[in-house]
Amino acid sequence: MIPEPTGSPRSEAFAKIDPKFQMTVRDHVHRTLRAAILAGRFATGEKVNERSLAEQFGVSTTPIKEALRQLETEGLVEALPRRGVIIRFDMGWAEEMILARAALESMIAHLAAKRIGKPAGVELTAIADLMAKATSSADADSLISLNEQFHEHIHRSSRCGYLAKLIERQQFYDASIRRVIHMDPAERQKALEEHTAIAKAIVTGDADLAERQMRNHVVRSGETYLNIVFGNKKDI
Amino acid sequence: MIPEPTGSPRSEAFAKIDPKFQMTVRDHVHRTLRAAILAGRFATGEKVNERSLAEQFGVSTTPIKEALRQLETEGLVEALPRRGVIIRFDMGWAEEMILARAALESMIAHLAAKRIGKPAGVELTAIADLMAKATSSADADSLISLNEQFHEHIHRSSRCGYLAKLIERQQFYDASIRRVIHMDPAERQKALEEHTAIAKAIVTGDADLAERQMRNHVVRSGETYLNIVFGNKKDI
DNA sequence: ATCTGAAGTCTGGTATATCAGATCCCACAC
DNA sequence: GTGTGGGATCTGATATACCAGACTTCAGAT
Repeated sequence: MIPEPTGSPRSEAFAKIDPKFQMTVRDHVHRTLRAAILAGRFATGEKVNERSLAEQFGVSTTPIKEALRQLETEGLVEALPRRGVIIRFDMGWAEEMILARAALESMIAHLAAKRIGKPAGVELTAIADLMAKATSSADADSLISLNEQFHEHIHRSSRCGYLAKLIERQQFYDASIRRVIHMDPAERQKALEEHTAIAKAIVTGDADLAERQMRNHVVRSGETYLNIVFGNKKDI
Repeated sequence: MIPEPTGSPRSEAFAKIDPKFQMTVRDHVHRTLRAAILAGRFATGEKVNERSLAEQFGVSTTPIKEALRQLETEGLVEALPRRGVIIRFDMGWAEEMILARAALESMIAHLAAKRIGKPAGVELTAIADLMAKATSSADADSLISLNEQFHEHIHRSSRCGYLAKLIERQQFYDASIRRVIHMDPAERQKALEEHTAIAKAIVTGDADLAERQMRNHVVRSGETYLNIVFGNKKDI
């Protein structure tokens, strides 16, 4: 699992830490605020005060400002010059994030179907098989992890770094919500069928089919999440 | 064109300035750097130095940092904590930006076809008609402006604020490149046909058709841009 | 009572200072 | 020659200071 430098005799070598994993204050603030916004802990339109945030986090305003700039670019807050920043997230916004993710994931699935190699295809099928097992044994934790691996693997197979990054930013639910989803056996089964079909389409190189199925999967499961997070309603 | 407050007797009233139009140093830096990166004035992987940028712009590092944070979230630079930021833009990245835009614009076209009202549909048709006129008279400036209005109008008709914002960030060519494109009569004609077909599909409410046509339009015209900006090559 | 505008306050934008991780260089040991 | 490590230096991360635009309040004028 952990990559190991070659030729380190006698003693175990330690894996190099990815610089990206180092935590800075601004990243912490960014992640924390992002999670809070997506969890609905702010009302849309609500003003946030830089100094007050700085005080709450116990830091200066500099990293706060940087985090807010990131959230602004993500579209979760709006900055009015010299006036302040206001939260921009509600059910409509969440719906659109799902649509964006559907559009992008389906595009990436299309490319993955065209570009995936033989060994990666075997791996993807293997992940789908593990999902089948975890589904029948109702292993929610494994399902959450496998789900992540599944989409991850498709992203890698598509060889699209930019698109993969973009998709990450369209995620608004976390592991705890996923766990709730996987409680429902019908939902588990439905998701399994979709994942299996997507894997098959990608591995057999049917790009258009993979694209359609991925889109439907993301939209459908997204609606399930929406209902849980915001109560119910329907449109799209 | 300019909205006018009601009931201002005797003298012309001035439209309120949208606070978003106010320029701050960080916005200026952000836009300038973004344009420079997208114009290929940095090599991908190149390191940029905050102090040096601050000096070049004649400002302090604070707005520079904020602008870099925005670019980071846009995916145009990568920040390695405590090490600096490096440029991340090359032809592959540009291709993916086009694909992202294609995915998102087609999604928004789909929604616009479902949600557009009668009057907005008439307007869209009118824009398409103006495009036909501008095409036959080879009026490049009008075409550029109309093209903008066309997509703008579709965005509004879809009633998707988030998606529209997201799409804006996938734009990597500017008016000057567009002008080059519109020099070519064949390209002009092709674009007109596509725009006309998209408008028709949206106005008649054929969401799936609108989606397909928009996607093809964005990918095809994107490839034209790519060839101009990066020389030629093909894949996708 | 309503409107106007001057003064005070709040708060974001920018500049500057300081701290600490990362990198580079070179002397010194093997 | 190779490599190890101490220290100088560079530079990003954070804290702090200061400025100016925006909002609030309220006295005075009409």
